[in-house]
Amino acid sequence: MGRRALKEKEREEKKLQIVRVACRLFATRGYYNTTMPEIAKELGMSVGNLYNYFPSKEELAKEVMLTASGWVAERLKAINEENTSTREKIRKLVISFFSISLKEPELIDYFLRVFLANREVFKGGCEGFACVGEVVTEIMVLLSKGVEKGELRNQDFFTAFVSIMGPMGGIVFLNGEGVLEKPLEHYVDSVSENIWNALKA
Amino acid sequence: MGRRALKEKEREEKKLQIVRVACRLFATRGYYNTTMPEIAKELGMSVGNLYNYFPSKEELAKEVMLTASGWVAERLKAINEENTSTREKIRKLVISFFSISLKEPELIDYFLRVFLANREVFKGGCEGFACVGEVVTEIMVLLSKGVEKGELRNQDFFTAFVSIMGPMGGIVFLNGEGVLEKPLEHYVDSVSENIWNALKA
Amino acid sequence: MGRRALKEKEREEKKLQIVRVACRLFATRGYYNTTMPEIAKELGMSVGNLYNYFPSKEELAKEVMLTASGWVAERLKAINEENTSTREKIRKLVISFFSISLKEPELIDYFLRVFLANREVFKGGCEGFACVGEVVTEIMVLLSKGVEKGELRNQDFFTAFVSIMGPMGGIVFLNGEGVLEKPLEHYVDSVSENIWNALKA
Amino acid sequence: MGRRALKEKEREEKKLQIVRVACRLFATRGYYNTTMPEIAKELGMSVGNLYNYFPSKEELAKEVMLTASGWVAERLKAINEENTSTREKIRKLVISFFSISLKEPELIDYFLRVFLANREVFKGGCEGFACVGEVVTEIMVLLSKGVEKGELRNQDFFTAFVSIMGPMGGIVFLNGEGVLEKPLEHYVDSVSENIWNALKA
DNA sequence: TATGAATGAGACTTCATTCAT
DNA sequence: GATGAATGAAGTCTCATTCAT
Repeated sequence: MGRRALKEKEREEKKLQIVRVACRLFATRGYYNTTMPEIAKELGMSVGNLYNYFPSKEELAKEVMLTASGWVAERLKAINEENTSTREKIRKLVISFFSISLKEPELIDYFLRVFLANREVFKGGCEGFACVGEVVTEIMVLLSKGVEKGELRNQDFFTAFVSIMGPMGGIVFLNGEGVLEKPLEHYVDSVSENIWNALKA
Repeated sequence: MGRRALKEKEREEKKLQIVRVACRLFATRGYYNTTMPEIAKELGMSVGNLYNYFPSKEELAKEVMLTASGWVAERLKAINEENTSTREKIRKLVISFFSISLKEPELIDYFLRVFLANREVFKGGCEGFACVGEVVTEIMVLLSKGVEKGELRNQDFFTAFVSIMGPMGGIVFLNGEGVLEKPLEHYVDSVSENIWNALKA
Repeated sequence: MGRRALKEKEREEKKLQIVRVACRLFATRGYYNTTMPEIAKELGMSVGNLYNYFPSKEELAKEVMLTASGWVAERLKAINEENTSTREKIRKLVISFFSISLKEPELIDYFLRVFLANREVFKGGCEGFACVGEVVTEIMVLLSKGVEKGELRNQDFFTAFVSIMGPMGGIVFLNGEGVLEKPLEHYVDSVSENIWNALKA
Repeated sequence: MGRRALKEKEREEKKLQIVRVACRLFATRGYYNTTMPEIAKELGMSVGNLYNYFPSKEELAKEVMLTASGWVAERLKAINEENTSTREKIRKLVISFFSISLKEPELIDYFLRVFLANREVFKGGCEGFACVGEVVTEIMVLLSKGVEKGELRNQDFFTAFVSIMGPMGGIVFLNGEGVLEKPLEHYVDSVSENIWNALKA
């Protein structure tokens, strides 16, 4: 690897590091309650240097969404590639989603509390599915394979999509709010069964 | 009605007016992008006077959530009181929810974009279901009546709750984002069928 | 005068006060070396309040130019209204210009060091003669009356304009730079004679 | 030429290249709106290296003025050395000045918009005529030769100086502002005639 | 020489809230 | 109750300059 390529790689590494910290802070405190100096401080770098990597707070937030979406999509892809029934895949999807929400809550929270909420920030490059395309694609694959195998009804994609993400996201949100009576894991069976019932052929 | 009560009534009337405008602005521009002077200007009143009615921006936001929740709950209550099957009630619920989202989008958007998003604002009086209790209660009634009549499975409340609100909220959000291929009304059947399938006995 | 009109007047008074201070500071230290907090401090008011009167530093600079141009134009107008020869008027013009430059140097310096120099600031509303129109108009009157009376050659306005303002502005600038060997007043005769010779019939 | 001298020459070459680019950028965008990184980028070199040639932005600006003044002085010198009447020399001076302003506007603009405007930058080495001495000298020569030949009045140098530079600079400025009604060349005759009239014996 | 990441002080601007009238 | 000028802390972003490589 040439000197040039090495530097480029180091730069990407640093950007990733910034994205990770920003994701956590944004998700925890909210977009407008997280300041650039705070992010810089947490990273042990200066504000000025932070701006050498991302031209604005908004751009940083967009990059975070893009990257976080990729991380989540990876897990989903692994599930899609397994050789099991769609019913089982849905169960695994719920387990995986809950597990992310417990171990890396910033990924889900970033989506729920930053991306879904502060739409104005994501104008200009992140509208609609633009920055979460990878996750959407995996859900799409899950659904179309299920239909192909005759296990799922052939229905409108968007309806199916919200019938999966809605309940999962909802229960994770309620868990974050502390209103659930039992630990999140307890809801794996009931939520995945409801999703399955909603979609099955 | 005495002079005292009359004044009290006028005051309540004015507060309601403020809440309505604040709900719309908060829902449209987001909590942090709406300033108190803007709200005052939209109302044709001074900032100082605005503070005579609400002690802080946060308190205003909480009151908005409480009031908006009441408005939505009213519609749901009407549905609950109808004498039809649970399946039909679910359909009516979806229709009603979509209709609110189209005619008074600020009610739903306030929930999605302000309440769900800026949790820090609602600390101290609006945690969990505290400010949306009326809506939650109506969903509870819908579910328990359905179970009573043997039309719905007897399952965990929270799971059932997100199986209803998740898909409805999700599709409305996507509609707001402009990613749906067809008008919102088109999704009434598919969404309500999915919800019904998820919950039915 | 009604309460409303009174307040309006007070507000205009305050704006004028701000303009005066800003003119002096901008002219002395330069546009980019004068900060809004400095202006506010000099005025004994808060930055925030300063922004209640002018929406941005640029707008403030434009308003200063407009106002300062008016002040200078007033003096020129008085000269134009006198009943003397054009030669004498030119002499008075030079005297008046020098006198302003000595007693209220910020007026001339603002023009020389802020307006002529930082063109980017005055884009959007102050291009060309837009903010100094009053001064230009008075020069125009001086010239056309002189031509009418047969005392001045009938020549291109722009050429005549720079033949007046160029030497006057130049000598005042050099005086500010401290390179002149004698006090400014000493140059009244020579400068006005040169201008007269340049323009006379 | 020894290795040492060669290196020295290369270094001077590079400095000149930097000065040219800096002159253009400063003149176009203004001193405070041109950043050192921008200059470096335009030159295809790194900021760090730029600082190997000039110790600070201010020093660079001063060197630019010195160099640009030399370039302009060269043209004037050629005129001074011609064997024509002073009247003709003044005409040639105007033509030359206008021509520079059209073909290399950065030279004149640098003077008008950077040097005249941002006096604080040129403190410490460039006060008064210190960095434009060469141009001043040529004007001086033009004037004293004219007096010697009996073609010009023997008058105060500073007055004569501004009677030449003022109108020329003024019309070029107006041209840059886009307020002139005709192309710059059109003003050669009228401006040089006015200057001549102002100075002639 | 050459690179460009890193620094950090400081600029402009915003806005929830107060308070004299 | 009603007004809106006033406050000042805090936020985003810039940029001349340095320094390890």
